[in-house]
This record gives sequence, structure tokens and C-alpha cells, in this order.
Amino acid sequence: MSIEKAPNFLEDIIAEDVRLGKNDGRVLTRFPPEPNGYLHLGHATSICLNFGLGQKFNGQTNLRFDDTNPVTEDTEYVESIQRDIQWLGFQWGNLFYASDYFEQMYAFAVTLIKKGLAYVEDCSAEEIAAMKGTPTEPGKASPSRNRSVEENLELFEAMRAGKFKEGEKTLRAKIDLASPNMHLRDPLMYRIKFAHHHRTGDKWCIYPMYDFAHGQSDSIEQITHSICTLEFEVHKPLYNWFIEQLGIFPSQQYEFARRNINYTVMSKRKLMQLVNEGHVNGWDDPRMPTISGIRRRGYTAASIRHFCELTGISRRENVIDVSLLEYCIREELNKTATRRMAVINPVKLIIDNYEEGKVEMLTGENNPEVEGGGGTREIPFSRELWIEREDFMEEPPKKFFRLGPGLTVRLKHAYIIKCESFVKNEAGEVSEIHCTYFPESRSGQDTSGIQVKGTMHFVSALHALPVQVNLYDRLFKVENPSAEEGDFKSYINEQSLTVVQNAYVEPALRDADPEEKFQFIRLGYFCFDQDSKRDQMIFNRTVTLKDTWAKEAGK
RNA sequence: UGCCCGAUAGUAUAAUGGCAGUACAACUGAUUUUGGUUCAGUUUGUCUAGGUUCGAAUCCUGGUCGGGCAACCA
Repeated sequence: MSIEKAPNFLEDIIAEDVRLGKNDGRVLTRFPPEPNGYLHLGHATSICLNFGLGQKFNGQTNLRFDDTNPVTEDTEYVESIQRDIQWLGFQWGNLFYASDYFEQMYAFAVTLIKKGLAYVEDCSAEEIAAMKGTPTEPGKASPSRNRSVEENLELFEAMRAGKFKEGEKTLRAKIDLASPNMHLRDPLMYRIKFAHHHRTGDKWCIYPMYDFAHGQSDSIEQITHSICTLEFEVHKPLYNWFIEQLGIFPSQQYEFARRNINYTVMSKRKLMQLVNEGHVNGWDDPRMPTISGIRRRGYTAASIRHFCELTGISRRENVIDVSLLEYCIREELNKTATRRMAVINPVKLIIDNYEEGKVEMLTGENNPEVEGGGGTREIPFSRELWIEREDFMEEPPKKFFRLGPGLTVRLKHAYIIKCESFVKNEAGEVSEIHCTYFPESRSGQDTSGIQVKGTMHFVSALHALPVQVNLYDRLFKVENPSAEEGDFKSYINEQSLTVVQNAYVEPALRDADPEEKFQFIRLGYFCFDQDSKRDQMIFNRTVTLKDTWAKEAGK
């Protein structure tokens, strides 16, 4: 088990509340996504936080869809969000929608009108903005501000009844037009939208704004700790104002800093652009930082939870190094992934002194990290093999422990071979490598006494299965695309996906479990793509192995 | 130049007035039939100037730097 996780400041706050007997020691959190896009790693942090706190304090976490803007929302997103949360390994207490509370919210609004704390506004969006002032200048009152309670009630009812066009009227809270907090300068509570809502259909033509929906929803559900990201901090006085004026259950809002990861973007708006403009192949493209994307990439739920645990929670701006994410999946897959051999960039190797037509079956352990090797599989060996083109050099440098004229290496699970010669084609590239093998050096029964520095993987040419392999790299060329000059999309890494059509894998993969994760020895971790078929296998590379030779060679 | 928030190694995160610690990253070396893994080790830090205190990353004051706030988005 991992070491005890350090408590974050929210845990401290909740622990203190429980100790003081606040809400009778009850803890109820909520995860409140708007169903207008797919969940990403930033949401994963929030999910682990909210559900984690619920569990830790013997409480629960509600899933609530914040569906107050019918224009952007859709059931496709509602479904993907539920799937992603469950995949991450969490189960919500209750499933609610803000739209469940539309009738109640309307009644709340009427209450505020009756108390003289809300009024129907005639001005347009532009006029309201113009009268709002600036952070350094107070706002001015609109003529609508002095309407009578009776008139406001009448007009608000007419708004609901569809008597006005979009933009013609709004409902505003009457607070303080001179407040240094812009959100308190008579914020909008309701706007008119003749839009079809994914759940309420055409029942409503007025919809509550975030500020008038979120706190009230929390309160209705008796959420004790409402946790959101830092940009909502300036909304908190308003959140509290509505609750106080309505005299309803006092949920409390707390904020933490949103998660960022380098070499990617993490906002639904930007991810939506990448999808809509075809820069990626959908929300679940393995290059996307969405939950569905990293799942398809081969990341496990446990590795994501571990990542969230390691990154922690704070109120400070941050950009997490993507290498931490990669560490989390490597660490898990090293212990669990089935070892197989695959050749991604093949070149033919011929063992001149190996009998033509002969086939030996070698035995290879499935996972050396598991006690007993995790079982074994048979690996065919024959005269002609595929090896990695990068494993041969015509003029190898000093510390190159692979193949080159006169060099010896071991073929994994097989024999030690010596490179005797090579053949080039018209294009000048190496087309055949000729070797001899040492019959007494067979793996496990080596009596040759020959010492070699390197071990290489291979696939028997006669038995190789041709497959497609998708090699993924970071989606952006720069660490923080959002912080760069100009359009973030101009920093997309054009080499983020390399499709290899003619890779070869060993035959044991033919009967593999579609959910299984693999380590292709010396290459990295791979999983089946969801579009994979038995006779047309497609593998996605989750992450490479650490490669200290690449560093050495790059020097 | 209004209001709010933040600042601890390259990156994150702990230390809640009492030894600045952990992880990732980087670098050495050992082991290794994966240049993987594992093991041992190294490097690197409290934004700044004052103040309070026996003692300050922590409390106070000023400054600097970064972020948020003026959507009929959430």
C-alpha cells in the first residue's frame, strides 16, 4: 500500500467541522458538472477530492448535473460523465439535476421579489453592462430598479409565461451597485431562453443563472461542503447572500486551485475546439486529456487516482509535469502488464547457420515482476526474424550494445548471435542483416560462456502477425499552450500521432483478452484500441519505457 | 491602479511558532537475458525588506511578482 497521504487544507477544515459537531457531524459533498462536454483530468482531481472526502468522513457525494443552460447541454454528455465517474471507481449517493429544482428556484425568486430584493429589468445586455460601472467606478441604477413589488411579480410571471422575447427582460437581485465586488452589482438571476432543454423540454423559457442555481441546489440537497475551483471565490459573497436572504440551509463554499498539466490544455472550451475542428479524432482520442481519451490510451483508473493523490490539493496556481502522470501508469503496468514481443520498425535478420525450415518453440515468462514469472507462453524461433531497425548500426559508436558488424547480442529468450554482414538495397538502406548463432547459448541452458552486453527482442518472420500500431506523443509542442502568444492551436504537435501499418507481433497475442495491457519488451506499454478486430489488431502505445540510451545517444 | 486570492528545490506538495520533509524530474554507481525493473547515493528550496519572539516558511507591516473579478456561460 502507498504511504499515508498528507492531509490537504480541505480535510483539515472538514475534520474541524466534524469535531465541533457542525451539521451533527454530517458530511455531504457534491460533484456538479455541466453536461456540456466530456470530463478531463482536471475533473478527475475534483472527483477524487469530493468523493474521497465523502468516504473519509463517512458521508456521501451527490452527482448533480448543473444543467441551467439548455443551449450547450446534451444527454450525450450526461451519459459520458456518469460512465467516466464509475470507471474511475466512484459511486454517487444521489443523482440530481439542477433542472429538478426549477420550480423551487422559481419560488425562491418570487420570495426575493416579495422581499423587495429582486426586480425585473427592461434594459438590454449592453445597457446593463454600460451601467455596471468598472472595478474602480460604481455602477448606476437602471429605471427598472424602482418597480413596485406587485409590478415585478406580474412581469416575472409574464416572463415565465413566454410573454417576452429573449433578451427583452431579465430578473436581477437588488444588492449594491457600488460594491467593489462586481458580482454584487445587481447580478442577473434569470434570463429568457426559448431553447429546448435536454430534460425539461419546452416547459420553461426562463432559466436561472449559475449564481442563482448553484447555491440553492446545494442548499436543497443539504450539501455541507461545496467545493469548487478558485475562479468562483468572488462569487462566494453572492452564494451566501442568496442563502441568507432565503433563510435556507447554509451550505458552505470552499475553493481550491484547478489542476493544469503541461503539454496539454485543460478547458472544455478548448477541448471542444480540438474535437470540432478535427485536430483530434473525437473526445476519446488517446491524445486528449479527457477521461475517455486516457482510458483509450491505456491508462487505468487506479493510475489516475494515484496521480490525483500524488498531486494533492492547494490554492496555488500550478502546472503538473506530465512525467508524473507517466510515472503513475508505468509503475502500475510494470507490475501487471503481460510481456510480449513486437517489432515496430522491422528489418530482416537471417541466421545463416540455422537450419532452413526448422522451428523451435521457446518459453518466455509473461511477467518477470510477478512471482514465478506469471506463467509462460511459447515463442516460435526460426531462421528468418524481424528485428528493430534501430537495433542495427552500420558504424556503431562505442557504447552501442546492439547489433553492428562483428557485434554479438542475445536475442531475448533465445540464442546469442553474431553479426557477420549486411545487405543494402538500391535506396541505400539496410535490407538484410546476416548473422550466425551459437547453438549452445540457448536461453536457460547456456553453456557457451559468451558474455554479451545487450539483449534484443525479435519476432519470427514466418510466424509474425501483422498489426497496426498507433504511437502517441504529447499533443502540444510547448509546455503551456494557453499561455503562449496567439491561438493555442498553432502549437499543436503535428507528430502527436504516428500510425504504423506494418508492425509485427508474436503469435501469442492472437488470443489475448481485449482488456489486457501489454508491455512490448523494450518498446513500451500498449493496449488494444477499441476499433481492434481479431484479424486486424490495432495497438495503442500508452507510454514508452524509460529510455536512458536515448539520452546517451542524444548527447 | 478598486476588490479578492496566492508565492516552499526544475515541477508538485508537507511542515498548523520548535530539526525545511516527501514524490516526480535530473545526475552517479551497483544489479539485470528488457539501455526496463530493483537497490544505493548525489544535486537543488522558504519572493523581498522590516517587525514581534528565546525561536518565524508559519504571526504583523510595507514592497515585488503571479492569478481572478466588469458573460442574458458555468
